[in-house]
Amino acid sequence: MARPPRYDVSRFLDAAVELAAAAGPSAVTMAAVAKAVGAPSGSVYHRFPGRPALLAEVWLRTVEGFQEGWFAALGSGGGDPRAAARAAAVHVVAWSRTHPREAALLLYGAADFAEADWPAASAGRAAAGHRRVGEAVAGLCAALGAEAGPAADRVALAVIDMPLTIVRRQLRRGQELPAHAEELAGESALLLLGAGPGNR
Amino acid sequence: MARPPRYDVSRFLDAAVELAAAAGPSAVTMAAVAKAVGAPSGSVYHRFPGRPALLAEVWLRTVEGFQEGWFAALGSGGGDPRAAARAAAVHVVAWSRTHPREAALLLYGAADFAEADWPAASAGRAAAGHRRVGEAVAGLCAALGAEAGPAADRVALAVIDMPLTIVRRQLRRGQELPAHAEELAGESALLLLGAGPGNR
DNA sequence: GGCGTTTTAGAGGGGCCTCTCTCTTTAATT
DNA sequence: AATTAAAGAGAGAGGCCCCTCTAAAACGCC
Repeated sequence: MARPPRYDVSRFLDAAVELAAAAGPSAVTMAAVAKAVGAPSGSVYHRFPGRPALLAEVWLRTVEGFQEGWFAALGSGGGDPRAAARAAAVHVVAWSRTHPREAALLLYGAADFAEADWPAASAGRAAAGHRRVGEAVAGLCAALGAEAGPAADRVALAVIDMPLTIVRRQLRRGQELPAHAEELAGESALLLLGAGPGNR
Repeated sequence: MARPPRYDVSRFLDAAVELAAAAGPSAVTMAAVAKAVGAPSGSVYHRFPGRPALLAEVWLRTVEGFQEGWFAALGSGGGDPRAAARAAAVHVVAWSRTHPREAALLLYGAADFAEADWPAASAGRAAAGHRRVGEAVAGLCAALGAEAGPAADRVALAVIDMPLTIVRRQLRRGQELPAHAEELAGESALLLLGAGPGNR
């Protein structure tokens, strides 16, 4: 019925990830992606209505791929919220180890991927993911017995931001992560959460 | 002997900081800086030989301004390395509170400011600053009695990266920092350093 | 085989940015 | 007052990028 696509959509996104990891989101230009894939620029515009849509897709695919495993890790504690938090923190590092280029993207923010110009559908996906993470953090927060106020900051810090910080320097430079990074992330998460149940 | 400058160099750098904080380093173009100051583009090139030199100066002035107070805080412990570490971590947050736009720059890396294209003098300044920080961390490390190997990572995490992470989200969005951010940074630093003297 | 649909293919306009170049202005020195 | 050096001022070339537009190619179906 129709000509089969010569280039898969994921090939464009993969190339975009590589460009962004190597030289930042601003290096992800329509021309650069097309060149990296070996396709004419028209083919890029056939799949993405514009640069903001491409950037949104790159960001969302990466973030959602990351969150998938992160939610699984958070639910793997067997009822113990401490164990779940530790698993989530460790997962951040482990995923970064196996997906170094995509993890390098997470070190930027959605704002660096032209979030303000995203199409509505992409903005909705981002909001949904953000909401899911917020709910998970709140749930963990409640399971730990802390009041939901200032402690939510600390919980998010322990299971997301802190592990990312541990791997930040290496990811930025494209270096291998140290062997004990997972352990450090898990241990630090427990430290941050364990300093007192009603911490402030 | 000569015509006095109408625009101070710092005005160009201030404008560049504002642009970078608002829309990322890629928004710092020669044309944008000139327009923000109200000067013709030629005046920008009178002061900076090119865009990489301008970006280098923006980055280095910001980083060195930050480090100045950070070194002071680190030396203020009165001999107690724990207190010094806490003061350094608190300083990161406090400085971010008083310099939100410049702190937003630190969340990026030198690589995002075209570090690869910097003139030699700028690269040297960056290396010197980096070395000073490394020595300070190593000294703190020794004072804490830990072996210099993997613990250096953890010390750097406690007194630099972790505090920056605490303020990251708010700085990115231009929001006010929460009132207890300094406390959280200091407390977290002590937690990270206090889990055991020969930690691994 | 002709047809319709999807995709490839790439040329080209318009815009922004970097950088160069020339000319003018300004003020201290002679 | 003439000179000189620094700086202002802005036009314009060249390049890259975003995006549009037209034409051709490849496949399944009637």
